[in-house]
Amino acid sequence: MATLTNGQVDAAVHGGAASTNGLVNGISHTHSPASCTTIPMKDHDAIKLFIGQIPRNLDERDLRPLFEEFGKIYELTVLKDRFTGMHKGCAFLTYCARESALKAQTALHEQKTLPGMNRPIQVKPADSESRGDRKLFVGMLNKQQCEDDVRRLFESFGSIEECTILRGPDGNSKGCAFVKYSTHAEAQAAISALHGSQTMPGASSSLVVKFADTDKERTIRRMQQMAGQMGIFNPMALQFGAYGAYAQVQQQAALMASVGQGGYLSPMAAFAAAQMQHMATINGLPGAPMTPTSGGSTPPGITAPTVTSIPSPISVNGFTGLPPPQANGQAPAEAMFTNGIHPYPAQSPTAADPLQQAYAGVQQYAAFPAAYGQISQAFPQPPPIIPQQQREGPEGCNLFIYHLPQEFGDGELMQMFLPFGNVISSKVFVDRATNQSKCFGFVSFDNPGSAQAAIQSMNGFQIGMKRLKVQLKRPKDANRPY
DNA sequence: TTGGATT
Repeated sequence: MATLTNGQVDAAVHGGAASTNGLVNGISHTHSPASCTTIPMKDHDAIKLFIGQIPRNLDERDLRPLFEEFGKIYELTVLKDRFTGMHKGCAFLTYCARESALKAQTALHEQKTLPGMNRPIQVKPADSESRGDRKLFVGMLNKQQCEDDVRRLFESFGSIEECTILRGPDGNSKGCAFVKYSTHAEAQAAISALHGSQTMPGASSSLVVKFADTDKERTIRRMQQMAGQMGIFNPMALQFGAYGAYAQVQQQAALMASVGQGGYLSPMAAFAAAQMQHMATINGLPGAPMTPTSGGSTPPGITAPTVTSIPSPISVNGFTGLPPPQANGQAPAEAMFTNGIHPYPAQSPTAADPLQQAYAGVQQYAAFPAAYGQISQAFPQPPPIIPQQQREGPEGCNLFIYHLPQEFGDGELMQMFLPFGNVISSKVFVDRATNQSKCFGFVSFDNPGSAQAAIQSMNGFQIGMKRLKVQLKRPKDANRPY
């Protein structure tokens, strides 16, 4: 039983207490820790070893002699449980010399079994050594660039062991690559020098150079993809699932949107429905912040006679989930349509008009957030919204939308297109450098009918000074040189 | 101004 407590203190006081430990009898050690006066230096290409199958009663001090015969130890750390501090039966070991690590691995790995263990000791490069902390993911390449082009770009930072362009099934570059250096330091140097350093012709933003995913991250992504295909992680599905009451409101909104004239889905009705849906989700679920663009003036042609009766605590300011900043902290009573969104040409509402129906609907459901307040108490921490993975729908179901308001994010885009069907993904393109929307994006439905309906209604839809352009997304293979 | 991508 090892009774040593603190190696440093012990050694200093007793001058080499390790020899009192029967478990390491017979192994000579050339110096006690206290005699180590020089700060160890390690090789640039030193290998961190994982040591497994260590009896839990052996601490660093007991282990050191066992490994020192292969060379000078730079660092030896027994892994302990983060919370209990309990010895986990394994350790990390780095020798000053790479060669020592290789010798130790050859001599010890599975070669002997330490007292009290049923399996032989493990001595091998730590996971962090073997995999990709020398492997880089490179994004935002020009799709014409080949392996040699990428090599030329990266060769000055170290020796490249591997260089692969990622290609689709048709052999076309996906605009990204993996580059593996012989050392982590070289990879790091390449990141420092090249990440964001330049923008390739035809690339939508500057070069991305980062460490490739670890196996763990890859596994997580795979799981997310699988879950995504089953619709589990769709944020809307989450909302429906967690807040059953939402479903009803959403359905009502969609229904209203569809009861336009003879099944025609007017932009106004669509817009109002989107508003309603949004109302069902405000004050409790995160939404991308949106700054009202026209600070409170009602656009000409839109009269809002019924809006003033909406109770003031309820924010209905368009697609934002946040009330506009107010000096007195109150949401304005005339908030609706005062944020620069001007969805429809001038039109005076009549009783039969979908516009008025929409307004009526808004009033009818304006009380909902109060009810939501109770629900939200049952869910003090709303379930995390897992970032939606981008998913294309089938052919004919994917829309390209241009002239989006700068403030629109994925969520707003989805809100805007929900009335037309089941939105399986929405994506606003963002400039990575500035995090600003590039004012275009994609929406995918699960069927072409919804996509067509959305085009019919939303193409030309005016928001602020701009009109949306809504059309089918170009198929991937369009516009190929050959 | 056409999906920010993965080994």
